[in-house]
Amino acid sequence: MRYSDTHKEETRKKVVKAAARAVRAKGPEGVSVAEVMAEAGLTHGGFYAHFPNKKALVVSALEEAFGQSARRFARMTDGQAPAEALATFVDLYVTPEHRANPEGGCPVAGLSSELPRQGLPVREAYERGVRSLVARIANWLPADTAERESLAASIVAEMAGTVALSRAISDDDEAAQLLAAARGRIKTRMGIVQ
Amino acid sequence: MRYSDTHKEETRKKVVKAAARAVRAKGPEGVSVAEVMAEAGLTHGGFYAHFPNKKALVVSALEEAFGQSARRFARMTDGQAPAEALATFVDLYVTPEHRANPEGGCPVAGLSSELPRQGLPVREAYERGVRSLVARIANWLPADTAERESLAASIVAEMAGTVALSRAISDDDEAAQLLAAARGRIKTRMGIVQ
DNA sequence: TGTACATCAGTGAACGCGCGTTCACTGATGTAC
DNA sequence: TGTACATCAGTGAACGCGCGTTCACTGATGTAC
Repeated sequence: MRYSDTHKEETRKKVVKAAARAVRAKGPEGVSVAEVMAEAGLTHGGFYAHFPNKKALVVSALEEAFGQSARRFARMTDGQAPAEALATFVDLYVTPEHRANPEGGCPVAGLSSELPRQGLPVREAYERGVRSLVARIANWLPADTAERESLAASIVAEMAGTVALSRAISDDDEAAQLLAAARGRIKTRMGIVQ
Repeated sequence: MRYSDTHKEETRKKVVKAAARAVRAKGPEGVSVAEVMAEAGLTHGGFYAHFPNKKALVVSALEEAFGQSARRFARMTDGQAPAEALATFVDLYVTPEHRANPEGGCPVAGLSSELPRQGLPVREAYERGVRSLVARIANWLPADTAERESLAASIVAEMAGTVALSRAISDDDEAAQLLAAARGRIKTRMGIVQ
């Protein structure tokens, strides 16, 4: 073999990482195969040595994006008590930084309206990601919380909805205010003393 | 003139109404000019007698869609006291019907993630729509509510976020449960006794 | 050690297709005389 | 009243472009002898 054993797998990972950013930045329909390949330092023709079609790339990109978020939040909340972890999560998620950085952010905040219109495999990947995010939040809520799972879903909906809405507000200061107020409200709802 | 004075304006309205549905159903990038014109009973060539380009159609479609929602909710809450109107609004918005019917629903629930990526005129039309929706909710909140406007924005974010999230859940019953639980929580937050 | 061959990730031209947009034309009806 | 002309909303062929996908080819390197 003229390349190392891991060479192809490394290339694939590079492509998936580029796709994970591009899909969040432009949506599944706004990204082109050629653009993602160029971002990974390759030409478009080689794409089909790694993926059967563009859909498959979008599926992998979504898994990568949800995985990145999960790992990042796991790192940031490592060793924290549940209530503290929840507060950390909210303080990282509902922020001007997240608003300004969809390509590195949560797919729910960045793609929620268009993903339900995608083909089945893409929708399934998205649903898996949403469920794992909701489950993570649910695990941080006190065990005796009534309707723990549905409260977690409700919190995800509010956080993602708030970030998405803040992107509709063109004024940065106004958006920042909205996000700050929402952070306070969400933490109150979760029973976290400010 | 071989057509009535109002003929052209009526045609334009037909096109805009078709576009308002199509844009919500498929997103601004998912709709084609030819498709909207066909929906209005015309061929694509005539489009440019009514609009300078596709962007302008999307702007009009958004205004129409927000207008439809506003009129519909005004009708349903006509004569109700503020608290009652708020409850009516939530009970119409956070529902399986809204989840199943994006083409006739709220643009915030259906387009929130992709509209911030559109060109300036489209974003501006969207922002105007969002602001008028938030203002309507704010007016229904008690006058002495702290941060009335930002609470209203927060409520819109949660309602739209919840409907968007429910569209990611493929199981109808599970989605309906999530929506019902969210309705309860939102009304509680707004201070409406159940 | 040196040479011929095999491998295969990646290249880039080419394809068919759908899209937004343009434009010469149509044809129903009103107006001028 | 009848006929020639003007109007203009709408038609449909054609355009250039970008996209997803295909495929014959390249060229660096490992293997066989």
